[in-house]
Order: sequence, then C-alpha cells, then structure tokens
Amino acid sequence: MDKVYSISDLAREFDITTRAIRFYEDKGLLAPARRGQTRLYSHADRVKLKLILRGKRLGLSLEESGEIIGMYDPGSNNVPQLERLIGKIQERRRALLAQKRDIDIMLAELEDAEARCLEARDSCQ
Amino acid sequence: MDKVYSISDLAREFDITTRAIRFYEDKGLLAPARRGQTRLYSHADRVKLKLILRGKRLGLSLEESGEIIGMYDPGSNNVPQLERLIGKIQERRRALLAQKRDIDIMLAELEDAEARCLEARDSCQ
DNA sequence: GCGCAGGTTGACGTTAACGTAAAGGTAAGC
DNA sequence: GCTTACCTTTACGTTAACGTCAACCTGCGC
Repeated sequence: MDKVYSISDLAREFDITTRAIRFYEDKGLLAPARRGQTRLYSHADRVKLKLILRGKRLGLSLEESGEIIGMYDPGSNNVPQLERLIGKIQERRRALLAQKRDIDIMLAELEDAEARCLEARDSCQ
Repeated sequence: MDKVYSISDLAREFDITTRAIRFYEDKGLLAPARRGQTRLYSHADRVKLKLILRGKRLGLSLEESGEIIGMYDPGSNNVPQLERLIGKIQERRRALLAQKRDIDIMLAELEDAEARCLEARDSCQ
C-alpha cells in the first residue's frame, strides 16, 4: 500500500495540470518525497491533494485548505496548541453548516424559479 | 414598500464597499435607477445583491451569480429559451447537491480530526 | 459663500491561482 | 546516438475581484 504516484499520475487522475500541483507545493500544501529531482507522491500526498480540490469546490482559498490539512494530525503534543486546533475545527464546522443553509436557501429559490419557468412555458400554449 | 436605498445604505447593511457594488454594476449584475448621477436601489436590487453575496459565500464567480440572477424571471416568452433556462436551473441544482455532499464529507473528516485532537489532549495527562 | 458629507467617473495597483513559454536534465526504446 | 516521453526550475503573463487614489459635482446647514 506504499504505492507512489508521479506528478502526472495525479494530474491525470484529478484532471488538473502538473503546474497546479507544483504550485500547491510552492504554497506549502504538499511536500512530496524526491528521487533526485523527481517528485514522488505517497498515498498521504494524494489524500492531501484531494482535500485541496474539495476545498476549492467549496470556495476555500488555498490558504484555508492548507489550514484544514494541518488539522489532520494533532502533531504537537502541547496542550494549548491542541486547544487552538480544536477551536479552529469547530469554527470550520460552523462555517460549513452555514454554507449548507445557504445552499438550502438557494435550492428553494431555484425550485421557485423553475416553477415559474414551467408555468411560463406551459402557458405559452 | 417601494423604498429606495442609497449605495452606502447597502454597503453598510451588507458590510461591503461601495466600490464593490459599483463593480457588480459594471459587470452587469445590477442596474439601479438614477436620479441625475446618483444611483437609487430598489428592493429588487437589494435582493439581487443578496443573491450575489450568497453566491460568493458558495464559491461562485460573479458571472455565475449573474446567470442565477437571470433565472429569476423567465423574461422571454419564447419556448426554446425557456427550455434552456430550465436546463440551467437543473444543472445548478445538481451542482449544489454535489456541494452538499462535499460538505458532508468534510464535516465527517473534521469530526474525526477533532476526536484525534481530543484524545491527544486528554492523553497528554 | 463655505465647508462638509455624500455622490460620481476614471485610472492605476494588488492579490490569488494558476497559464505559458524557455531552457534544460534523464531514462527508455530503436 | 537520436528521438521521445517525462521530469525539472525560472520567469513572465493573465484573469477575477476588487482596493485605492484623484478629481470632480451637489445638496444642506450655517
């Protein structure tokens, strides 16, 4: 299970460019191993990339996605640091729940709009 | 109920700059009435602005929000046009439902992360 | 008439998130 | 040895979504 991926493997799989992947590394979101110059992506790297792309679909900036990646392992065994991390997680959760409410509102509005469209079409003879 | 708002009324209410509001007009998302040079925003304009800002919170571009605004009144009484509009509405709905799934996944992952944090903190003595 | 709080139109600056091109290293196949 | 397919770094270009002046008009209170 310690398969490695090349940069173009990941680019193909997620339908992005290698340039984008290197850019994420530049921004500190990825840090793949190297064999010489060449990047070797682990399964964990692939998961991080998935997180980044999901973040993008939700409208997060790369910086925000980076923060979320940082939530994935407690890392530091220092209590106040852990407390801060927990706080961040809770805030992120609140934001996601708010986003769900926005989506529900927009879904309802689209429902209305569709109804008006259907009516306009049908009353169009 | 035909109250009008000044540009800074709306800017204050939604905590954005007047520059942003004018920018949305530049991009064709708003078209307030005028008294001389001065813009006068109707209740409908305010609703459109709300749509724009909700779109932003969901990660939409201004262009996409503009499309959604365009869905709000069938306008054209021409059937193929209405059909296309209905299609767009349905696609937008699919996208929103997909986004909700992404949110649910991320929420579950945050739940995990929080559990690990709590454990790390508590096992920290 | 004067200041002031609001409004207006340019026009240039800025940031994020890459795109795109240049110039080159490397291993595989013929 | 040459091409081909990848990989690398460096660097400048681009787009969206405004921010930030500058220079100006305009009605109101005094």
